[in-house]
This record gives sequence, structure tokens and C-alpha cells, in this order.
Amino acid sequence: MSPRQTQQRLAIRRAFKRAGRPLSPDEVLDLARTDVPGLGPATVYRNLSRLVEEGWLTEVSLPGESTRYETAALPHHHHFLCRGCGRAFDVPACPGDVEDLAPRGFVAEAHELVLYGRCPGCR
Amino acid sequence: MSPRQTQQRLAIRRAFKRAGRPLSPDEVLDLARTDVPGLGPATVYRNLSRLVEEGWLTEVSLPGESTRYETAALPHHHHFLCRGCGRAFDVPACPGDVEDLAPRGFVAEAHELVLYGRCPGCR
DNA sequence: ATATGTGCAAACTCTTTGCATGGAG
DNA sequence: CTCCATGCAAAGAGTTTGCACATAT
Repeated sequence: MSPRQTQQRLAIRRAFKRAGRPLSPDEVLDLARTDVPGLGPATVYRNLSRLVEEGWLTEVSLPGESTRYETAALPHHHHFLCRGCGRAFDVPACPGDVEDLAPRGFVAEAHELVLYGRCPGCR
Repeated sequence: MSPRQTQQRLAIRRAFKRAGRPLSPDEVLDLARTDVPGLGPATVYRNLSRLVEEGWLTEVSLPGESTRYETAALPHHHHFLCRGCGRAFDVPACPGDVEDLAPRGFVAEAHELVLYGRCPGCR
């Protein structure tokens, strides 16, 4: 029962390949509609969940923002949220050892770092 | 037009003083209802916004989580989210210089770091 | 006495689900 | 020809707003 190659599904994957950055469901809807005009939000949500299950996408949670998604298989990295255009970008770096900052008695297993500022297009 | 000292408002502020950690609107509602049983969610939301405007609270946004709030006037710090109980805690530390990680062309103005793991009560 | 704050309920936004139709295999 | 996937519309969860009444000042 591998997934069917529908036009909608192809358009959604194409959107991610073209964007090269994390996308919100709404951004996916806009981008994929250039290929499949009749595309509806429910289909986007269903495919995003499906693609996460299959390991092709991962969820990107940013503070105060609705969940975004990006293609999986990237090494450990962080994110940059532009205050101008609201778009998210990858930051291919990590300060390292940040989990040692946990107070005594707390056990840190993972961390997320988000930078806020201006992207090259919004300066 | 300084705010009135209603029982609801007092109960909400008392909830934060007692908790000593970031609280979600729902947590505030539960805690403040021990003082004012009839308290409704709308009143909590209205007071949270008001207290942020007045500078008594600040918003705490954590990835994938609904907005929490904590008493303002704390020095720069970060947060710990317990995967066991879902509660947020303060981390009074910062790795420093993380904004230099922004890719070329990007200007970072602020950052947020979140640790995930287990709090002392959930080990 | 006056007008701000509250509680209820309706409105809104974002996301999920049910169901009949359409298209991939 | 079969089912899985889609689109629509309705249902949910969380938050905001409108309105009449309560209450702090």
C-alpha cells in the first residue's frame, strides 16, 4: 500500500523542493496551487501528515508560530525566522553543549535554537 | 484609567506569583479558579493581554506549544519544556554569541533557546 | 453614579474528520 | 474494475469579541 502518485501529492513535494526552506501548510497550499489550482487545504494537511510518517518531511516547530515542515534527511541544524516577511530559513550550525545548561535535577534530551531578525530580502 | 483591582485580576496575578514558572492560559485558569471559582476563560485572556501591555507579564513562546506567560523583569534566560508533564521552567543561563551563527546576509536581532527533557518530578 | 470589568455565547481561525465522487493502479 | 485520495462541508480546539449586567472607584 505505497501511496498513489496523485497530481496533488506531486505538487506538494515539488513545492518543498523548489522552496528549499521550511514551509507552513498555508505556504504549501499557495505554492502547490500553481500546479493544481483546485487543491484544497484538507488535502495539504493529509499529505503533510502522511509525508512525515513516511519520513520524507519533518516537523519544524518555531516559537509562537504554527508548525512548518521541511524535507527530512538534513543534518542537525537550527532555524532563522525573519521578522520582515515571516518566512523561516535553515541555519546550518549549532553552538554545541547547550544541553549542559539545564538546571540541576533536570535532564535535557534535545534542544531547539531559533534566531530572529532580517533575511537578506528584508534588510 | 489604571486598571481596577478586581478579584479576578488579583487571582490571576497570584497564580503567577505562586507558580514561579511560565503558565499557559489554561494553567492560569485552573490556578486562579481556586480563588475565584466562577472565573471564565475570556477574562483570563483579557487580563493576560492587559498585563503584557502594562509590562507586568511577558509572552513565552515555545516551539509547537501555545503561548505561555511569565512575570516580567527577569534577566535574559531560556526555557525548559518537560516531556513528562508538559510544564515549562526557566533556565537561568545562555550559551552566548549564538546570534553569530546566522548565515551570511542574515541579521539576527534576538534568539530563543529551548531545552526538552525531564523535570525533577518526572524522572 | 459612572464606567470599566466580567460572564456568557457567538464569531473566528486553524486543523481534522465524514462522506460521496474521482482517478490511480 | 477497485479502492485509495480528493474536495467539500461540518466538526473540533483555542482564542477573540459583542453585549447586558455586576462592581470597583
